[in-house]
Amino acid sequence: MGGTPRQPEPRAHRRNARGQGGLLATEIVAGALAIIDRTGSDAGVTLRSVAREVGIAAPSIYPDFANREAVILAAARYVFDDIGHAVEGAVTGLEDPVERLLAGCEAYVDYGVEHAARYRVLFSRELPGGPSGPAGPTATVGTPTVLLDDRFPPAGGEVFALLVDAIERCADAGRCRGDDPFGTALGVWVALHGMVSLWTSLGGFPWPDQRSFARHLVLAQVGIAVAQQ
Amino acid sequence: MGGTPRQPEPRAHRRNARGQGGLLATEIVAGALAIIDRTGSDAGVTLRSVAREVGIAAPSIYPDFANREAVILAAARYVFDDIGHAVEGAVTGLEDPVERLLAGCEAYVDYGVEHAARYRVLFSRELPGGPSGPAGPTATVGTPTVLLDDRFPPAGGEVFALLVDAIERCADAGRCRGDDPFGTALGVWVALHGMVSLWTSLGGFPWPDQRSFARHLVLAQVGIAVAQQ
DNA sequence: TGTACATCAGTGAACGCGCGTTCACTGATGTAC
DNA sequence: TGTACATCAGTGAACGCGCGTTCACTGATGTAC
Repeated sequence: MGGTPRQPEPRAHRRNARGQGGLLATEIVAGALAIIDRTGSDAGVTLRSVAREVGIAAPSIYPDFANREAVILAAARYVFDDIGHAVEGAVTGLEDPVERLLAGCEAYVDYGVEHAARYRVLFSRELPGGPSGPAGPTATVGTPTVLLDDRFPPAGGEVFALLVDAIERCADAGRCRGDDPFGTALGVWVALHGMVSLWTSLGGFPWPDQRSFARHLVLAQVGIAVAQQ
Repeated sequence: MGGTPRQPEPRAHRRNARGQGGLLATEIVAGALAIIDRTGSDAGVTLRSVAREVGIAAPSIYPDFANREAVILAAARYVFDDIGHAVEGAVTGLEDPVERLLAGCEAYVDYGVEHAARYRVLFSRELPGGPSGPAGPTATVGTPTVLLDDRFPPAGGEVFALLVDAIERCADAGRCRGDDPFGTALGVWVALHGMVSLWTSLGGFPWPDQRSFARHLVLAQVGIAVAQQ
């Protein structure tokens, strides 16, 4: 809320050691995320605002990122990974497959609601690919190699794979149908995503309890796969 | 500096008749929507770009709208109304309550997928209120009276009311449970919204058939209400 | 009837600002000889 | 060993641009007298 100081920021950034220049890419993404968190959207993420956040001069971004969009894409990529880690963390150690599925889904919703601005950025633009979408040369421009590798897993692919896996475990245990885990996972993902998106867009809405509503959505989507046929 | 300076756009706008100055508000909203449709987001909606689109001078926007955000909010309001009309049109004349429900939901999804950019704008920011959220003085600033009335129905309220009504009709006909039509409608809306949002964000995804997937989502959400209890 | 005036719808020029991007540059550090 | 040089990490000034916003203004049209 405190406005931008009119005088140029004192440089907060300490020069990275020789050979470690790429570390700046990580700090740039972190700066972009900080701005998104603070302002609630990516509208305020500019090369200059990110540079101020990190404590560097704006042109220093260019060796790592081709432009503003590349910075935001890298931030989105980071958030996808972050969600994946949150879901994996919530799921590890759980034996019962249905509990595992529900815990993972709750963690997904928790992340989205808690980091509403970050989450919204993920789906505010056309993303390259998708869980099974085409990767390839069009995927990214100027992505920092410190965060991304060359094959560029399509956006959200890992998280979705976790979901498919959880549903397959349920099917293997005879707890739900197993003929179309991909389709079932799609229904679950769509419902959970819709919940997070509406939840954080309509603040004044009389929402029910977050956890039980998320469980309801998941069970409904998995249930129809059981009931149908 | 011998180059020809950028010529101002020729004014395309014909002066409105005396007493009809408010008509410009409608044209301004239409201009904003045209930019959203053409560019795929509201990032390019500026007072100057809208003025160019309409064929007026930028300061002419001020009598009708306080600022850029007010223009975009009015556009969002228009889109909510537009969706409502599309759903109503798809539903009128249908007698069977389940067919009615499904037709309305399909129309909602159709609109969202077909007008992806407009739809995305609706949920890219915190919206005032919601179906039952608080209306009131904070609702809007500088909204054109030609489009909005004073009581400012909260965003999406009418569309959601249509959905609740359709579910109540199903319940009245004994086609689904009737103890919590609001909660059931919430599940359906969340799922459909998630579908539209992901559908249009992940272009490369191997999506199933749009119509049948939408039906699956609706039936799953209504079905769990039937199965549970 | 004419005419002066008020009102309305909208304009054009100007302002200061933050932006992306370019360019030549600095200063530290590793390395070849 | 010293030293010249290459490389690396990043800077600072400058550019042209579109932006929101303000201000005084224009010209058409309705209206009172």
